Amino acid sequence: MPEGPSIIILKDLIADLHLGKPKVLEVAGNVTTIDKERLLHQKINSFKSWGKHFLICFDDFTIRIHFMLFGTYLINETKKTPVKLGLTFKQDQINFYTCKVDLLEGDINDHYDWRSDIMSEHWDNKLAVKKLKEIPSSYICDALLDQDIFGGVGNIIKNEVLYRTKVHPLSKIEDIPIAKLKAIIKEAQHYSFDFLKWKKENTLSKHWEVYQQKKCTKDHQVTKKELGKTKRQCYVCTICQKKYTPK
DNA sequence: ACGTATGTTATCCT
DNA sequence: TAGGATAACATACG
Repeated sequence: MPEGPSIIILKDLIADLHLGKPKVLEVAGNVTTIDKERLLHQKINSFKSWGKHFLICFDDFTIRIHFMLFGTYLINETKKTPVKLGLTFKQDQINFYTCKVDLLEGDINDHYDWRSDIMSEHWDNKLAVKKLKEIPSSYICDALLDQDIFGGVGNIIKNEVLYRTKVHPLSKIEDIPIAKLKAIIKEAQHYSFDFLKWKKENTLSKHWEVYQQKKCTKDHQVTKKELGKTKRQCYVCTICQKKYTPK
């Protein structure tokens, strides 16, 4: 569920319901982080997303859903797991499970910079370059997971982007040529949209070139190891992927 | 059947 | 005190 493109899929599914600006007729769920009364009988203006966050925008506040690692949702269905937050409209119902729910006060635009959402039409390559230059000693594998820079990028995207741009995860930003850095940023956005397309087709895993692979596309051995400050799984072809080091 | 994992954060420890 | 390690969440997949 988690990475940015998966949130777009949810947003698209809700758009397909043609809800317009629906009024919340019932609020269910065992959520403890928000006051459910706040939503009852209120009108939803829009459903948005930022990175891995799904946003339900009301007049004066926004409900933020984060699915973390295990979160799921069902539209016009329920399951046995206790629902965390369930919203019922005139015709339809959306149920969220195992997720983190928060309420953001005021205008949603005051909470988010849409330029750093990898799936946004406002995504800004130059801003990403600027932010990367501010953390020169970070490893690129950590930087790609930094939600303040690459909102929506997760571990799959990270691994595939580094393989496709032929960069070793333990290259430090200051050692990567600027042209290569820009290529990584561009590919992060490009691969995220491929991810979206393939996920919709149910063929995402077929297109993995390094993530959870034993051999890369050139039939080289792929190693799997927790690398960087974030200690997330990195799948690396040490033949195809270059580790940039100080001159 | 079991081990692993698309994520983040609070808390405990050094 | 800054940082790192750990646990927690609950489910699907191979």
